Amino acid sequence: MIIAINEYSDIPIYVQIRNQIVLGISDGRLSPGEQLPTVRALAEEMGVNSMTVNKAYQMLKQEGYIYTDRRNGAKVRERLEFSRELPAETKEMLQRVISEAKVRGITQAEFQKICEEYF
Amino acid sequence: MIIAINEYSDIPIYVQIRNQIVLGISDGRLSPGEQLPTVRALAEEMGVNSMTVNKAYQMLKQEGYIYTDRRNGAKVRERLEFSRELPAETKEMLQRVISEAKVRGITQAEFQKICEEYF
DNA sequence: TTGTTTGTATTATAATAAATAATACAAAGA
DNA sequence: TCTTTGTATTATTTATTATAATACAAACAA
Repeated sequence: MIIAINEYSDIPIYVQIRNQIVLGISDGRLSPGEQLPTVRALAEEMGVNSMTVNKAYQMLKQEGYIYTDRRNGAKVRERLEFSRELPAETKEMLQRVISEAKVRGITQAEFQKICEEYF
Repeated sequence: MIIAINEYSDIPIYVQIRNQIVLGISDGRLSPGEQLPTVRALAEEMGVNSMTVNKAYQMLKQEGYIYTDRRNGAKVRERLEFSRELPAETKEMLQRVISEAKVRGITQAEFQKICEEYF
Protein backbone atom coordinates (compact mmCIF):
# COMPACT_ATOMS: atom_id res chain seq x y z
CA MET A 1 0.00 0.00 0.00
CA ILE A 2 1.29 3.41 -0.92
CA ILE A 3 1.49 5.89 1.91
CA ALA A 4 1.49 9.46 0.69
CA ILE A 5 2.50 12.28 2.95
CA ASN A 6 1.56 15.90 2.58
CA GLU A 7 4.60 17.76 3.76
CA TYR A 8 2.67 21.03 3.92
CA SER A 9 -0.02 19.65 6.19
CA ASP A 10 -0.06 20.78 9.78
CA ILE A 11 -0.69 17.17 10.77
CA PRO A 12 2.53 15.59 12.03
CA ILE A 13 4.06 13.02 9.69
CA TYR A 14 3.73 10.19 12.18
CA VAL A 15 0.02 10.95 12.59
CA GLN A 16 -0.42 11.06 8.82
CA ILE A 17 1.20 7.64 8.54
CA ARG A 18 -1.07 6.34 11.28
CA ASN A 19 -4.14 7.78 9.58
CA GLN A 20 -3.22 6.26 6.22
CA ILE A 21 -2.81 2.83 7.72
CA VAL A 22 -6.12 3.02 9.59
CA LEU A 23 -7.69 4.09 6.31
CA GLY A 24 -6.07 1.14 4.55
CA ILE A 25 -7.43 -1.24 7.14
CA SER A 26 -10.91 0.25 6.99
CA ASP A 27 -11.24 0.01 3.22
CA GLY A 28 -9.63 -3.38 2.86
CA ARG A 29 -6.41 -2.32 1.21
CA LEU A 30 -4.76 -3.84 4.26
CA SER A 31 -6.01 -7.26 5.29
CA PRO A 32 -6.15 -8.82 8.74
CA GLY A 33 -2.82 -10.44 9.46
CA GLU A 34 -1.10 -8.61 6.64
CA GLN A 35 2.55 -7.82 7.03
CA LEU A 36 3.45 -4.15 7.18
CA PRO A 37 6.75 -2.81 5.89
CA THR A 38 9.55 -2.66 8.43
CA VAL A 39 10.05 0.69 10.07
CA ARG A 40 13.36 1.05 8.28
CA ALA A 41 11.95 0.10 4.89
CA LEU A 42 8.98 2.42 5.15
CA ALA A 43 11.18 5.24 6.43
CA GLU A 44 13.53 4.75 3.49
CA GLU A 45 10.65 4.57 1.01
CA MET A 46 9.06 7.72 2.38
CA GLY A 47 12.26 9.61 2.92
CA VAL A 48 11.66 10.16 6.60
CA ASN A 49 13.42 9.14 9.76
CA SER A 50 12.83 5.63 11.00
CA MET A 51 11.90 6.91 14.44
CA THR A 52 9.06 8.83 12.84
CA VAL A 53 7.69 5.60 11.39
CA ASN A 54 8.26 3.85 14.68
CA LYS A 55 6.20 6.50 16.41
CA ALA A 56 3.33 5.80 14.02
CA TYR A 57 3.61 2.05 14.64
CA GLN A 58 3.69 2.64 18.40
CA MET A 59 0.49 4.60 18.10
CA LEU A 60 -1.20 1.94 15.97
CA LYS A 61 -0.07 -0.76 18.35
CA GLN A 62 -1.30 1.12 21.39
CA GLU A 63 -4.66 1.64 19.71
CA GLY A 64 -4.96 -2.03 18.87
CA TYR A 65 -4.69 -1.87 15.09
CA ILE A 66 -1.44 -3.78 14.76
CA TYR A 67 0.93 -5.91 16.73
CA THR A 68 4.66 -6.14 16.51
CA ASP A 69 7.30 -8.73 17.05
CA ARG A 70 11.01 -8.11 17.31
CA ARG A 71 11.72 -10.68 14.69
CA ASN A 72 8.69 -10.65 12.43
CA GLY A 73 7.94 -6.99 12.23
CA ALA A 74 4.50 -5.44 12.31
CA LYS A 75 1.26 -7.02 11.20
CA VAL A 76 -2.37 -5.97 11.09
CA ARG A 77 -4.35 -7.59 13.89
CA GLU A 78 -6.46 -10.55 12.82
CA ARG A 79 -9.38 -9.57 15.03
CA LEU A 80 -9.85 -5.91 15.70
CA GLU A 81 -11.57 -5.56 19.01
CA PHE A 82 -12.90 -2.08 19.44
CA SER A 83 -15.73 -0.65 21.42
CA ARG A 84 -18.55 0.18 19.03
CA GLU A 85 -18.61 3.66 20.50
CA LEU A 86 -16.64 6.28 18.61
CA PRO A 87 -13.85 7.86 20.68
CA ALA A 88 -14.69 11.29 22.10
CA GLU A 89 -12.03 12.83 19.90
CA THR A 90 -13.58 11.32 16.78
CA LYS A 91 -17.03 12.53 17.77
CA GLU A 92 -15.65 16.02 18.14
CA MET A 93 -14.15 15.78 14.69
CA LEU A 94 -17.49 14.70 13.27
CA GLN A 95 -19.23 17.55 15.02
CA ARG A 96 -16.74 19.95 13.52
CA VAL A 97 -17.20 18.52 10.03
CA ILE A 98 -20.97 18.80 10.31
CA SER A 99 -20.77 22.36 11.56
CA GLU A 100 -18.74 23.29 8.50
CA ALA A 101 -21.24 21.55 6.29
CA LYS A 102 -24.22 23.32 7.86
CA VAL A 103 -22.57 26.70 7.53
CA ARG A 104 -22.22 25.97 3.83
CA GLY A 105 -25.89 25.30 3.52
CA ILE A 106 -25.41 21.60 2.99
CA THR A 107 -28.54 19.73 4.02
CA GLN A 108 -28.63 16.55 6.00
CA ALA A 109 -29.64 14.62 2.91
CA GLU A 110 -26.77 16.07 0.95
CA PHE A 111 -24.37 15.32 3.75
CA GLN A 112 -25.59 11.74 3.73
CA LYS A 113 -24.71 11.56 0.05
CA ILE A 114 -21.21 12.78 0.75
CA CYS A 115 -20.77 10.19 3.48
CA GLU A 116 -21.82 7.44 1.09
CA GLU A 117 -18.78 8.17 -1.02
CA TYR A 118 -16.51 7.29 1.84
CA PHE A 119 -18.43 4.31 3.16
CA MET B 1 -21.63 32.14 24.35
CA ILE B 2 -19.34 30.16 26.58
CA ILE B 3 -16.12 29.04 24.98
CA ALA B 4 -14.58 26.09 26.76
CA ILE B 5 -11.00 25.10 26.15
CA ASN B 6 -9.48 21.72 26.74
CA GLU B 7 -5.99 22.45 27.92
CA TYR B 8 -4.93 18.83 27.44
CA SER B 9 -6.02 18.71 23.83
CA ASP B 10 -3.35 18.62 21.19
CA ILE B 11 -5.37 21.14 19.23
CA PRO B 12 -3.89 24.63 19.66
CA ILE B 13 -5.94 27.00 21.81
CA TYR B 14 -6.48 29.46 18.99
CA VAL B 15 -7.84 26.67 16.79
CA GLN B 16 -10.12 25.49 19.57
CA ILE B 17 -11.49 29.01 19.92
CA ARG B 18 -12.02 29.19 16.18
CA ASN B 19 -13.78 25.82 16.16
CA GLN B 20 -16.08 26.78 19.01
CA ILE B 21 -17.15 29.95 17.26
CA VAL B 22 -17.81 28.16 13.98
CA LEU B 23 -19.85 25.66 15.96
CA GLY B 24 -21.77 28.49 17.61
CA ILE B 25 -22.54 30.02 14.23
CA SER B 26 -23.62 26.70 12.76
CA ASP B 27 -26.05 25.85 15.53
CA GLY B 28 -27.48 29.33 15.93
CA ARG B 29 -25.97 30.17 19.29
CA LEU B 30 -24.28 33.00 17.42
CA SER B 31 -26.50 35.02 15.11
CA PRO B 32 -25.63 36.86 11.91
CA GLY B 33 -24.37 40.31 12.81
CA GLU B 34 -23.89 39.40 16.45
CA GLN B 35 -21.16 41.16 18.35
CA LEU B 36 -18.31 39.00 19.56
CA PRO B 37 -16.37 39.78 22.72
CA THR B 38 -13.31 41.95 22.26
CA VAL B 39 -10.06 40.08 22.01
CA ARG B 40 -9.00 41.46 25.36
CA ALA B 41 -12.27 40.59 27.08
CA LEU B 42 -12.33 37.05 25.74
CA ALA B 43 -8.68 36.56 26.60
CA GLU B 44 -9.34 37.75 30.14
CA GLU B 45 -12.41 35.57 30.48
CA MET B 46 -10.59 32.51 29.22
CA GLY B 47 -7.36 33.19 31.01
CA VAL B 48 -5.28 33.20 27.85
CA ASN B 49 -3.17 35.75 26.08
CA SER B 50 -4.96 38.30 23.94
CA MET B 51 -2.74 37.49 20.99
CA THR B 52 -4.03 33.94 21.13
CA VAL B 53 -7.59 35.21 20.77
CA ASN B 54 -6.50 37.59 18.06
CA LYS B 55 -5.02 34.68 16.16
CA ALA B 56 -8.39 32.91 16.29
CA TYR B 57 -10.20 36.04 15.10
CA GLN B 58 -7.69 36.47 12.28
CA MET B 59 -8.41 32.94 11.19
CA LEU B 60 -12.19 33.43 11.35
CA LYS B 61 -11.89 36.68 9.45
CA GLN B 62 -9.72 35.16 6.78
CA GLU B 63 -12.19 32.31 6.37
CA GLY B 64 -15.09 34.70 6.03
CA TYR B 65 -16.97 33.94 9.25
CA ILE B 66 -16.54 37.32 10.87
CA TYR B 67 -15.44 40.83 10.10
CA THR B 68 -13.64 43.26 12.29
CA ASP B 69 -13.47 46.97 12.73
CA ARG B 70 -10.91 48.87 14.73
CA ARG B 71 -13.58 50.68 16.60
CA ASN B 72 -16.50 48.28 16.74
CA GLY B 73 -14.73 45.03 17.34
CA ALA B 74 -15.65 41.73 15.74
CA LYS B 75 -19.04 40.66 14.46
CA VAL B 76 -20.46 37.59 12.79
CA ARG B 77 -20.98 38.18 9.08
CA GLU B 78 -24.57 38.86 8.08
CA ARG B 79 -24.35 36.80 4.92
CA LEU B 80 -21.96 33.89 4.98
CA GLU B 81 -20.85 33.30 1.45
CA PHE B 82 -19.19 29.95 1.15
CA SER B 83 -18.75 27.56 -1.68
CA ARG B 84 -21.13 24.66 -1.14
CA GLU B 85 -18.16 22.33 -1.55
CA LEU B 86 -16.52 21.19 1.65
CA PRO B 87 -12.85 22.20 1.91
CA ALA B 88 -10.39 19.43 1.08
CA GLU B 89 -9.21 19.43 4.68
CA THR B 90 -12.73 18.90 5.96
CA LYS B 91 -13.30 16.07 3.52
CA GLU B 92 -10.18 14.39 4.77
CA MET B 93 -11.44 14.73 8.31
CA LEU B 94 -14.72 13.15 7.33
CA GLN B 95 -12.93 10.32 5.60
CA ARG B 96 -10.91 9.74 8.74
CA VAL B 97 -13.99 9.73 10.95
CA ILE B 98 -15.73 7.25 8.68
CA SER B 99 -12.70 4.99 8.59
CA GLU B 100 -12.73 4.86 12.38
CA ALA B 101 -16.43 4.12 12.35
CA LYS B 102 -16.07 1.30 9.82
CA VAL B 103 -13.25 -0.28 11.75
CA ARG B 104 -15.57 -0.37 14.76
CA GLY B 105 -18.18 -2.22 12.79
CA ILE B 106 -20.52 0.74 12.66
CA THR B 107 -22.83 0.42 9.67
CA GLN B 108 -23.75 3.21 7.32
CA ALA B 109 -27.23 3.34 8.81
CA GLU B 110 -25.83 3.59 12.29
CA PHE B 111 -23.44 6.27 11.23
CA GLN B 112 -26.32 8.20 9.77
CA LYS B 113 -28.02 8.06 13.15
CA ILE B 114 -24.95 9.47 14.83
CA CYS B 115 -24.80 12.30 12.31
CA GLU B 116 -28.41 13.17 13.01
CA GLU B 117 -27.47 14.05 16.57
CA TYR B 118 -25.19 16.76 15.34
CA PHE B 119 -27.34 18.10 12.54
C1' DT C 1 28.28 -20.27 16.72
C1' DT C 2 28.02 -16.07 13.92
C1' DG C 3 25.72 -12.78 11.35
C1' DT C 4 21.63 -10.40 10.11
C1' DT C 5 17.21 -8.28 10.68
C1' DT C 6 13.56 -6.99 13.61
C1' DG C 7 11.41 -3.51 16.87
C1' DT C 8 12.88 -0.66 20.41
C1' DA C 9 15.59 2.46 23.52
C1' DT C 10 18.66 6.22 24.25
C1' DT C 11 20.63 10.67 23.78
C1' DA C 12 21.43 14.73 21.49
C1' DT C 13 20.21 18.29 18.46
C1' DA C 14 17.72 21.15 15.27
C1' DA C 15 13.62 23.16 13.58
C1' DT C 16 9.12 24.64 14.12
C1' DA C 17 4.96 26.04 16.33
C1' DA C 18 2.38 27.79 20.14
C1' DA C 19 1.73 30.78 23.82
C1' DT C 20 2.94 34.50 26.65
C1' DA C 21 4.52 39.17 27.72
C1' DA C 22 5.06 43.94 27.27
C1' DT C 23 4.42 47.63 24.35
C1' DA C 24 2.95 50.51 20.82
C1' DC C 25 0.19 52.22 16.94
C1' DA C 26 -3.83 53.85 14.02
C1' DA C 27 -8.68 54.44 13.79
C1' DA C 28 -12.81 56.08 15.50
C1' DG C 29 -16.09 57.53 18.58
C1' DA C 30 -17.37 59.89 23.18
C1' DT D 1 -8.44 64.77 24.49
C1' DC D 2 -9.35 60.30 26.17
C1' DT D 3 -10.63 55.71 25.64
C1' DT D 4 -11.37 51.44 23.30
C1' DT D 5 -10.89 48.81 19.30
C1' DG D 6 -8.05 45.55 16.35
C1' DT D 7 -3.49 45.09 15.06
C1' DA D 8 1.68 45.09 14.85
C1' DT D 9 6.09 44.31 16.88
C1' DT D 10 9.68 42.11 19.40
C1' DA D 11 11.34 39.00 22.58
C1' DT D 12 11.12 34.93 25.25
C1' DT D 13 9.61 30.51 26.86
C1' DT D 14 7.79 26.11 26.19
C1' DA D 15 6.41 22.08 23.81
C1' DT D 16 6.38 19.29 19.82
C1' DT D 17 8.23 17.28 15.87
C1' DA D 18 11.76 15.37 13.27
C1' DT D 19 16.30 14.00 12.54
C1' DA D 20 20.65 11.69 13.64
C1' DA D 21 23.68 8.31 15.31
C1' DT D 22 24.00 4.46 18.05
C1' DA D 23 23.02 0.55 20.67
C1' DC D 24 20.45 -3.42 22.46
C1' DA D 25 17.66 -7.81 22.84
C1' DA D 26 15.22 -11.23 20.34
C1' DA D 27 14.99 -14.52 16.88
C1' DC D 28 16.01 -16.69 12.84
C1' DA D 29 19.33 -18.30 9.02
C1' DA D 30 23.57 -19.87 7.49
